[in-house]
Amino acid sequence: MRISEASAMSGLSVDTIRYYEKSGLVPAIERGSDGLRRFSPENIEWLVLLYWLRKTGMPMKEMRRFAALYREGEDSIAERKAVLLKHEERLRRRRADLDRCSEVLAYKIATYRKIEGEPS
Amino acid sequence: MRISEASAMSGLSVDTIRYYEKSGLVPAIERGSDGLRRFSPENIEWLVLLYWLRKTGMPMKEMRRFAALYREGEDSIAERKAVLLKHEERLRRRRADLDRCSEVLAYKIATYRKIEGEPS
DNA sequence: TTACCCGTCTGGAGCGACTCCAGGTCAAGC
DNA sequence: GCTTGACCTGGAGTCGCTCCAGACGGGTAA
Repeated sequence: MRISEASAMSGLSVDTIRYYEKSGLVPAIERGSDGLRRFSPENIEWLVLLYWLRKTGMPMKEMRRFAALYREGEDSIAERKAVLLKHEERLRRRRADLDRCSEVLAYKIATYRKIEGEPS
Repeated sequence: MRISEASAMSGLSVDTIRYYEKSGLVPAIERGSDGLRRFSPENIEWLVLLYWLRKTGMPMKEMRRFAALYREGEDSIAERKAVLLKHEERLRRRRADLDRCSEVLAYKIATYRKIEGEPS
């Protein structure tokens, strides 16, 4: 599978995939005899995971660490699990932020409605 | 109130507040005779709102537009409300992303637990 | 009174995470 | 054989901060 399809499947842009490879987040993709990248199903699965981690706020630095563990193989399973558990904690905090922001918005919007209801 | 206190109250860093002023997100803060910024309670309320909008993913460009409307006064209430309603929609999408990511993590973590349960 | 902090100021450099672009290669279709 | 389109690389540009150097001014302490 080539890079445009990998992009469509993972949600990452073509540029981002190349950038992630350069940055060591993706374990060097194989090349065909034409010099083009060929993505395996495991590559895709990995990209999808990166997509979600990144989209929900995991910093690149932590993703690089996670990628390094992945390259180490099964010995690093416990540490990888720890990274994901930590990210779950981050998701909880983000949900709390969204909820708090919703409250702030609800208050502001209510204020606006009041002003509209009683125009000066 | 001076900038460090404004920072403590709003959650924005001192640098970020100055940056927001430079970028036109904050309606030029008054200065004391010493040349230092003096923040009014309304300034603080505004910064708090910016803090939450930014923290939950509103782009600067949209915040600049929102700030411009704010400077126009009461005539822009309807448009400002529209901006906030649009942001509520963004919050919903972000919650959906967090939920989807939680699913992906749960699946991955379960896989890891299985591998740990049956070490090679 | 002089010395030294402290918090503030400005302008500008640096950074993380992309995003876009110029210029080049190659395979396939007309 | 020529164009088109997907891909390649290296590097510049962008957004949203963050940090830093160098200067100023007020308050305390020796």
